[in-house]
Amino acid sequence: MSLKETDTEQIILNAAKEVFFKKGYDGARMQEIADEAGMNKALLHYYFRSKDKLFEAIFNDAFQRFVPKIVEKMISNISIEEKIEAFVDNYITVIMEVPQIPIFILTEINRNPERIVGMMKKVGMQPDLIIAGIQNDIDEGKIIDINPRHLLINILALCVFPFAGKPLMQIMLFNNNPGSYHDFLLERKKEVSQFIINSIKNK
Amino acid sequence: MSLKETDTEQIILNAAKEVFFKKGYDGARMQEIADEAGMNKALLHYYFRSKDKLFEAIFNDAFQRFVPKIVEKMISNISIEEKIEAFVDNYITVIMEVPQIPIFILTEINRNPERIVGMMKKVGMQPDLIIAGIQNDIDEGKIIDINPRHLLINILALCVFPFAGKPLMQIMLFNNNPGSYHDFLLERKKEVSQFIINSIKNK
DNA sequence: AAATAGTTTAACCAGATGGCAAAATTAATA
DNA sequence: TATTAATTTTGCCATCTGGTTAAACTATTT
Repeated sequence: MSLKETDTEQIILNAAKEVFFKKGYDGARMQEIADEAGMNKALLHYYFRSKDKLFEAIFNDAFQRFVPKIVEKMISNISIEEKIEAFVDNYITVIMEVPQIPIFILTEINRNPERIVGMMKKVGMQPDLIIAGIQNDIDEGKIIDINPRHLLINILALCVFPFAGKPLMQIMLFNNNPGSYHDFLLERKKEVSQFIINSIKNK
Repeated sequence: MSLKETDTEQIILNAAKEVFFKKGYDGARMQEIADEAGMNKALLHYYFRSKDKLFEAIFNDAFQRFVPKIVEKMISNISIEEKIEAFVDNYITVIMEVPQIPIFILTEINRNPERIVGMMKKVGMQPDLIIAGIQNDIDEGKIIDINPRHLLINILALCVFPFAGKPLMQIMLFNNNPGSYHDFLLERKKEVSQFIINSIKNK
């Protein structure tokens, strides 16, 4: 494999990511991806055979980033405060690097839910472990009695929603000022974990 | 206007809603909507001129349902507990009637953010009023000191996210069992308001 | 019943879209 | 350098898509 091959491949992937993120699968056009990549449309097919295959490559990568990567911390023996803080801070940080990912994943999973099943196995996500970890903290009296699934979804909701709803929130609450919204998202790292801890810690 | 006109129009709208909700604007096909409505494709154009116009009708209606309708309660003089409970319960109830709305709105707003500006005026949504109401409760010492925008987004996130992420959550946490997930969403009416109140009430 | 207006259908079109085959160009190998 | 392999471009096609037009059909009015 020559340098050029890897190079072209990467250029295509970057262009495809940009277009797929912005327009979604159905809205994306192979021609537009080719233009974005500065090359001929047929080259896309030469490297990736079809629109589907190219999309798959983008989706897989995005999905992996979307799945929280810090299960270990969630089931370790550190304090519940540290767990929450680590999870929220890490997750918001990761998403901020590619903030279009949440809405992209949510949209495409809605369009084709079957894909997830296979995807989950590949990524090796084990929500049961997190659930069990939470239950453990409850049993040990570290936090109040709460349905672990509700708590888990609450945490995810508070982290993810501001990104999924970004265009709406930015216009509604920040006069469409991107800078303000960016700062707001940074603030949330502390704000969200504080909000959660307040709610679940035993007094 | 004959009975038939209104009737056909409504049949088209229902069919269009179904298809647009499932596939989004780009994925939806006028032919598919016509099939769903059991009529000729040209009829859609006879009644709605274009795909855009038809979509607009669907989107406007969906957007109005997506915007919380209980601002009054949020700025009234009832206790903060009652406010939160009323808001959450009402909002989750409304969305459960048409649970596809959140992902649909989030997706389409991402595809075309400009639309919101005009839309907000039509619907008459005034987030500033809610913000001010929250600030008032803070000033009166009813709840802890918190950035009202964070609190507002937290509330929305906790209500909306489980619907936006439904396909993912249902598979990840409920073995793809729709009944279980439905019950789970019902539980959230109490769970979410409790979670919020726990977090913000002064001790 | 004749005329008019409203509704529905069938047939079609121009442009776009994903994809492909073969030629042209460049790189690698002998 | 000659030959083979890899990469890129050109040109094209079958299909689909939103949209239109004119004809057919139905209900209403006179």
